[in-house]
Amino acid sequence: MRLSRAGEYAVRCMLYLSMAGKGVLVSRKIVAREMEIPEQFLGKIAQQLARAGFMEIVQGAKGGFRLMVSPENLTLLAVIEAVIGEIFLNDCVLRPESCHRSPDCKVHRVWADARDCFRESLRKATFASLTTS
Amino acid sequence: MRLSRAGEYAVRCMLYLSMAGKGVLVSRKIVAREMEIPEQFLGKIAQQLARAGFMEIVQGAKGGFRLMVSPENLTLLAVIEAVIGEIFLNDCVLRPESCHRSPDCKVHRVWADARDCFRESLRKATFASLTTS
DNA sequence: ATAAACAAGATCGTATTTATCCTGTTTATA
DNA sequence: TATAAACAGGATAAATACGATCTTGTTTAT
Ligand code: SF4
Ligand code: SF4
Repeated sequence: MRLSRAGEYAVRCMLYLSMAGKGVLVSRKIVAREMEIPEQFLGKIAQQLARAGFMEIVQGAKGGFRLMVSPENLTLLAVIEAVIGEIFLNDCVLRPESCHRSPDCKVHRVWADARDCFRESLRKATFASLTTS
Repeated sequence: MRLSRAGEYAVRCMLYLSMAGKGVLVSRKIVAREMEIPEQFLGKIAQQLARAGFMEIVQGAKGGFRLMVSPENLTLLAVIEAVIGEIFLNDCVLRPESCHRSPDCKVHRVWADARDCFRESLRKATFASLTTS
């Protein structure tokens, strides 16, 4: 039960962009080198982050990435779920019909609570708080 | 980011044994059929649960599984970590040396907090509370 | 026109997960 | 004590997920 590499890379990428500042253009190559992320792989991850509206990708010579939101409004939860999907822990939490026991299963609720508590921890962490020393 | 099948099966198995009662012998075949777990796979999972001390496996004709602890003292966290290993979410939480940024990385602490909160939710759920209607 | 830089789909290798097979051992009981 | 029920445990296989890269194409500054 662990975060994927892609999730960790996404966080690092957004950390770099947050430190550079909102709206500042940084080339993919720089982000990849500084944050030690395989550049092509970063390309894939960036597309998801861009689709989620957190960054903009600028094509062409002198292209790169640009943070589109304020670090104060960007949470760890949002970034992570943008790349690894919604955190649900157990199938039955998201799709109760996946298990015929779900109507009277008490484990169900524990998963939901654990998931909520977990997600709340990640939601409280903004990139503004993560980049200030 | 989801629990594995094995983890879910382990929970179901212990749920059944808890309902049967501490010390009561139930055959593997019955548990597998009632809880809809592939019987051979359950065999593997049971070995881990037995190694953790939660159940005893009785060989021979009329053999089976037997709950060795009181459902009040058995938590969801213990059962799950017995089969899927300790929950740590991100490598650097368990092994800070896996990332040279860890000394001054603030994301680090968020992961640790989220993990603690998550594990605490699972620790609070005992099988006694899960099996009483 | 050229070269820098990103897009996007295909692909590949590896690790993990899930499940089963097979041979052997244990044990109740007939 | 022979037999069959029942679990052990190693090997193996299939499916899936993950991490990463390749290739071709498009965009854009100069
Ligand atoms: S048994 Fe309960 S926890 Fe497990 S999948 Fe079904 S509803 Fe969910
Ligand atoms: S950058 Fe921070 S959160 Fe990511 S692996 Fe390194 S120490 Fe952990």
